[in-house]
Amino acid sequence: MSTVTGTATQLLDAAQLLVQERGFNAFSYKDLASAVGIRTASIHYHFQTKADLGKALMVRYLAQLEQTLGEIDRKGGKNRSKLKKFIGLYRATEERGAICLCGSLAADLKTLPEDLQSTVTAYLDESEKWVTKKIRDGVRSGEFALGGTAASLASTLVAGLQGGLILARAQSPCSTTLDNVESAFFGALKQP
Amino acid sequence: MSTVTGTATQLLDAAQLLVQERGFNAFSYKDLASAVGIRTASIHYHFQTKADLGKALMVRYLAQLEQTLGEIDRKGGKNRSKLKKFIGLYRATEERGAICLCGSLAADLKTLPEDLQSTVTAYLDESEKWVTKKIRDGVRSGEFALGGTAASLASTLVAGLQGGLILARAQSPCSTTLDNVESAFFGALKQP
DNA sequence: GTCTATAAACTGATAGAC
DNA sequence: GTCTATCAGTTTATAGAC
Repeated sequence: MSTVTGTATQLLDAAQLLVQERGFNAFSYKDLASAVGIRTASIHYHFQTKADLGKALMVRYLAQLEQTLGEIDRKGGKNRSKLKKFIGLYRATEERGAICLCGSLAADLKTLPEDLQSTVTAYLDESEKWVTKKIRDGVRSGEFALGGTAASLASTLVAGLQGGLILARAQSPCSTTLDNVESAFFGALKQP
Repeated sequence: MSTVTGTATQLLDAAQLLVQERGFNAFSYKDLASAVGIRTASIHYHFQTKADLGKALMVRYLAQLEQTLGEIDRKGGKNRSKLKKFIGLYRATEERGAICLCGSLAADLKTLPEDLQSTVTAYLDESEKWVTKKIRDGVRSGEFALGGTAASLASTLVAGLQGGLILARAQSPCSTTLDNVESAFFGALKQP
């Protein structure tokens, strides 16, 4: 029954937390080792370099996104409620006082190895593509009426959510930014 | 005539560039020293600790914001054009391939000394307060008609701009996110 | 797979000469 | 104000025993 989580997974989990809370350049193998309860040298057995760890982190994060979006799609419902579920993913991150792994890496982008940078790009593209499709489907089915283009609205939403998460931690005392981003988004999707 | 820029100012200029391009935890006194052409020990004469440097950076950045917003106000014109000038500040940053100093620090927030954190908060509050006022003034003068509240729209705009800057660098090959954020914003400010 | 031990480089920071 | 010299601590990473 109880599958003991492998060390590699434990390392990824702890590293993801550290990146989302502190940033890729603000945590060390020492931090990670003490979080998991092994020595720094042992981390290198699983991830030879820190760049490899970062890559593995984003590969897993992207796969999780694809799975989650697939589940939202399979469960059906209105496009509006699918989009609300998407926004809910960011809300959950905010409640943890964290920012998106991808947003954190995007802020440090120029310090990252190139193949890690491209994974960040892929995550953002995937998100926007999915949101764009939901908007278009909603327009086609008569659920929404559009002011601008679907792609433009989608990119605005993703930027607002990522920026909202990053700013939320800095705002006093508790932020309603994600709420505002959400209502502005649905405000732009007027009922036809 | 020609005021030779003091070393402290040169250090602030170079450090600001480094933070906006790489992040606060991703540059060292060594980087900074070689950028300005002095030795690392000399930096400590001007800024005893890296935290002091960060604080000075944000204090100056905040003062510049206040000055710039003051100039926009003094020059007069419609609230719409004032808001466009505000958005233009972010556009200029994007063109340099940089992100906002404050956005960069916000992403690393939890790793910063507390009095630096509070300056980040102050910058964001100041920005939102100013935008909120322009929206309200525009509503009062009949320039805009509002869907949501002014404060909510302002917070959405700032989040979209900050997020837009951070994501712009990661998006292929060149991003129109700031354009999208802008048109979504003015779309919410319908003509009455 | 995890350990100890160690390397080589870098970190922010200090002391003191000039 | 800037330098040289140096510090103690940290960083990522490797070699090799268990």
